[in-house]
Amino acid sequence: MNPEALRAKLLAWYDGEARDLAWRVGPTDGRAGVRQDPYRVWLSEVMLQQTTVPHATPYFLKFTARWPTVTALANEDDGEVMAAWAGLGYYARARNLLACARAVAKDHGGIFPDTEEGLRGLPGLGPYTAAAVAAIAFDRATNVVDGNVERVVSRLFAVETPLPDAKPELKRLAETLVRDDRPGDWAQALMDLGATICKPKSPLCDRCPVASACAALATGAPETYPHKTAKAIRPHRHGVAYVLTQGDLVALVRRPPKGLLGGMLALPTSDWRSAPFTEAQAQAAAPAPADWRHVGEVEHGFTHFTLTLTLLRAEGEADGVIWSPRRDLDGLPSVFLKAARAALSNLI
DNA sequence: TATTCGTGGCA
DNA sequence: TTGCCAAGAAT
Repeated sequence: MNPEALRAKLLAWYDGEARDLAWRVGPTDGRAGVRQDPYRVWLSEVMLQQTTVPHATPYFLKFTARWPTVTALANEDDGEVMAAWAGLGYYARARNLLACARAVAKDHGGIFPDTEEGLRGLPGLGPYTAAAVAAIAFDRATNVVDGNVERVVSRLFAVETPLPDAKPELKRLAETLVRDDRPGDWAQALMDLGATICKPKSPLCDRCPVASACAALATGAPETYPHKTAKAIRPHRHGVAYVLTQGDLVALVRRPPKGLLGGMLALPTSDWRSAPFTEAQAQAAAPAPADWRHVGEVEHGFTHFTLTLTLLRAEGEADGVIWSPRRDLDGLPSVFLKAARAALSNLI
């Protein structure tokens, strides 16, 4: 199948089967003058980085209701935005989100740059997001390559090189399918196909509009594409989290601005290391002298390690902490929300 | 170039 | 239960 026929089939499929997403106007980009709001496109794309649609959707609705424009977001306090992002993960995205909003407000008069190159210069907009916003919001014929596109293209062309080595090759192949016609729809059609039909595990090839053009399907084992190199095992780390209360108030700290969970509110913790903590070590690392009681453990999986947090609880005073009511704990990253709930529950 | 950076759902 | 995985970017 030639590229033009493939494009026609996939775009026709998208016209009828496009997903109804909170941030999506519809399969009308670049046609009939319908243009999506760059702010909403940008916000959704950042939230969707390594994040599923069901997880991102309520956050997108919350953010757009509270901050309808990029200027409104730019004028908000850091802590409010970080708390609103809590639970969505990859918190550098939230820091870059604010930095980007403020750059747009200050350096661009509140208007997003309308080219891939211009967008690429903003914080948090890498190769994928800059290309996606340029295509979807500004009708630019960019090469939008995410994990979906890599999978779809690797199957269409039966690319044998394993990821991540195959990335440059996949990007070149994707480029051969980009045209000036409906670039935003094309990008989203590829991603929708990857998300709903050309899925990682059990692709629904019998429903695929371009199955007849798929070299991987012709091999008889389309699900084995893209090939991948073996992953390293995830190490295990141990730490102690301290739940210090004064009645309804819980002692929190603001984590350093960079690194893991950077800039987020958190429970005070020990350092996290490979060796478990002895009772004495856990007591010694406490943020304040108190009658610390061992109240349990919680497990939490991060991207590149798993963590066992020993939970110590006490009632008492401490310096340099942020006293926060229990009802505000939803502004914490999930690992600390999980730990605080476990320590404060009556089930332990 | 290789690592670092979350979370929740699912097979 | 465990590993895999989702619209990647920054360093």
